[in-house]
Order: sequence, then C-alpha cells, then structure tokens
Amino acid sequence: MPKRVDHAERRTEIGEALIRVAGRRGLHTVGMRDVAAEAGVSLRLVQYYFQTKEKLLFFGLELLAERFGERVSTRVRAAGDSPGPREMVEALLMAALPADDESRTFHHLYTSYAVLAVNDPALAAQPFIKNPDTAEDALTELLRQAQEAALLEPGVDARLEAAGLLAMSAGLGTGILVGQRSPESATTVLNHHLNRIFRTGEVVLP
Amino acid sequence: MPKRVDHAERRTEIGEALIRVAGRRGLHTVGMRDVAAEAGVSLRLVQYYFQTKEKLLFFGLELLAERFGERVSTRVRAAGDSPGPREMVEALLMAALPADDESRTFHHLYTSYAVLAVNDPALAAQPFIKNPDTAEDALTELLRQAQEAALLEPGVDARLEAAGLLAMSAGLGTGILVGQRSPESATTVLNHHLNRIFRTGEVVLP
DNA sequence: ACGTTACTGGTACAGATGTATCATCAAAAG
DNA sequence: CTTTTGATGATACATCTGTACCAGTAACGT
Repeated sequence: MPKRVDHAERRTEIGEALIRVAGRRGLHTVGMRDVAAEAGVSLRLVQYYFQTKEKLLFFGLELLAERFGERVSTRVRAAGDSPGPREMVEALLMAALPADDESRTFHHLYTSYAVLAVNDPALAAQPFIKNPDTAEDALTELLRQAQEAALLEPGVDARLEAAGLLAMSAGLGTGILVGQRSPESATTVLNHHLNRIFRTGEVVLP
Repeated sequence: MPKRVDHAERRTEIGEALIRVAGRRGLHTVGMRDVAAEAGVSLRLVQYYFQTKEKLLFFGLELLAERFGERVSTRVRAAGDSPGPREMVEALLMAALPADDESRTFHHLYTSYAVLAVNDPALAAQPFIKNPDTAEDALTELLRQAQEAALLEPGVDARLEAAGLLAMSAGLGTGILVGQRSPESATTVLNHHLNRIFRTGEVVLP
C-alpha cells in the first residue's frame, strides 16, 4: 500500500478551510474550488476526501459545532474556579455573543446553516439542533445550583429562564452580526436581565 | 402610447411571487426563472420590471418588511382596545413569533436576508436594519406607559427590557423555525419573562 | 391612418458550479 | 523488483444562472 496519510487530519484541514472562506465571503458563495484554494490543495483532493459538496458542508457544520462547544466550555470552566454561579452563567452567555472574530464567524455560519436547514431535512437532523439543547441543559443546571444557594430571586423557573436567556443571547448575537447592535450594548442588556434574576447584594434583615 | 399597465402593481405581484417561492424552497435556491414561473410571467418581464436580480431581492425585502410591519401593528392595535398594556406587549411579541405560515415565511426570509447582509454592504444598509429599531422604540414606549401606570416591577429599565424581549423573541423564533422548539413552548418562555417584569395581580396591603 | 412608444416574448451567451473521467505517482507488500 | 493500491493531478462535461439582444405587438396621440 502506498503513502499513508491521516485522513481525519486532512479532512479537518479542509473543513477548517471551508469555515475560513465561508466566514469571509459567506457560506452561499463558497464552492468546492474556493475551499480547495483556501486549503492549498487541488479540487480533486477535496472531492477525494469528501465525495460530494453536501458531505463537505455536513462536516463543516460538525466541525463548527464541535469547535464552538469547546470554546464555550473552556470559558465556563475558566470562570468556574473562584467566584459564584453567576460568573459562570455570564461566561456562558457572553461566550456565545459574537464579540470577537471567531465567535462572529461561528454565529454567521451557524445562522447560515440554520437557514439552509429550513428547506433541507437532512441538515435539520444534524447535531446543531442538539447542541442548543445541551447548552440549555447546562445553563438550567447552573441556575438550579444558584437557586439552591439561594442566589436567585424567588419565582424563577430555572429551565424557562435558561431557555429565555439563551434565546435572548442568540437574538442579541444576530443583532450584533448585522451591525444593528454593539457587543457592549448586548452585554448591557444581558446583565440587566441577570440582575433581575439574581438577587442583588442587599442584605435582608433577619 | 400602448397598453398602460400599473407598474407598481406588477412589481408587487412579482415581489410576492418571489416571497412565495423563496419561502417554499429557500431564498438561496430561487433564480429569476423561478420567480417568473411563480408569478406566471416570462423571464423577460421580470427583467423588465427589475433590471437586475439584486434590485428584485431588494424589493422583496422591502415588501417583506412592509407586510410584516403591517401585520404586527394590526395585531397590536387589535389588542389595544380594551385591556391593559401587557396585552399589547404580548400581542407585539407573539405576532413576531413564527407560529403560522405567514410569520414563518417572514422569519425564514428575514433571517436569510440577514445572513446575506453580513457580506453585502448594500443589503446591510437596507431598511430591515431600521425596522427592529422601530419595534424597539414602540415596545419601549409601551413599557414606559405600563411603568407610569405602576404595572411593572420596580427597577425595570424600559429600553433595556424592550431590547432584551425582542432579542428573546427573535431567538425563540429561530428555535421554532429550525424545529428545535414549539410555538407553545416559546410562548411559555416569553410569558414567564413577562411575569417577572409585570407586577402580578397580588394586592399589596396598604 | 399612422407612427411612436410602452410592453412582452424568445433565445442566445458567457461564466460558474458540481461532478465524473482518465491518467500518474509513490510507497508498501510479496 | 514488481505489483498492488492509496493518493493526487489535470481536465472535460452537463447544467444552471444572470444578463443581453433582437424582435413583435398593441394602444395612444396626432
């Protein structure tokens, strides 16, 4: 057998090229040739590792979701060291906002895929429908912990609150993406809402 | 001069055809030929009334925003008759959720346009960046009125709350669109948040 | 009546796109 | 060393897309 190449690695390289060029010029504009050029390989090679464009796109989506999931959980873990649950909640929500280029690209492409999924059942069955649920579960759990520590205002439903916060974060993210809103104002909005969920520092007289 | 045709009306017909076929098959798949077929006219005619595809897409976006704006304000006005401000706020937010086909199409296409706008400065300058601001102003005003009527919990910032609610509504809308969430659960989430903003019916002892 | 002009149809063209085909290279196995 | 087979390259092809071109038709002013 001939030159053995790590297929998985190659596929990842090409997938990253897809994400880069799609993030730069928009997912709807990229063809196989663009991906090949961005990855510095021949068109044939892209065909070889992904037989069809559809499969390439699927792989790109997987990669995107995986990378972003790692990013978020890294940030949450980093925030989970010293302070309280609120800092972790903030870290989770802020990490999802398209404030820097990486997150911006993620939002952009994720939304692109979501739009495609509306008319493409095969895409709609992909993991990016699962990931938000995972995030919702994680955030719900964080809120529950905060609740048990009596850090939340009474009457808060952890699951509903988690769903609402994530939806708000996603909506604000879109606003940032299209230039309607600055990351700072989005942060302000989110914090204001967290202030209404978490108990303020005021000491309640016994 | 020959057969006089109402240009504006014809353009609207074609624009509606665009919205229909794009809503059905996805904005990224529609070409001028599809629009022509959907409108029951020749390709040449689409070219005649809109010289270029770009102009057709712009017109479609305007039409979409206009129609949806009318829809929302109609519903809000309908709710504004008898009850209180909360009903109007609910009407505004619920009307924006993709619960029925019309609203679903709007969300779908609006998001499609938003994605395109990320890489297309000409699109980014279009009105759909303005409309959300209008909605935010309107909702802010509704919340202020509720605030003056002492219907809101203390410590609520009307503008921040309006921005957050609209973002949440948009995020929930996307969730519905991709099949991640049902309209009912989205309504539940929104109502839970409204319950935390509006004062509950409990009578405060004097 | 008639020409001008708004409107409409048919079709061609250049470019891009996804995919398929044919051929080559190189390394591992015998 | 030869053969086998995974990996790569160049290119052809059919299709679709936006746009341009060339014409024909019908109504209005004079």
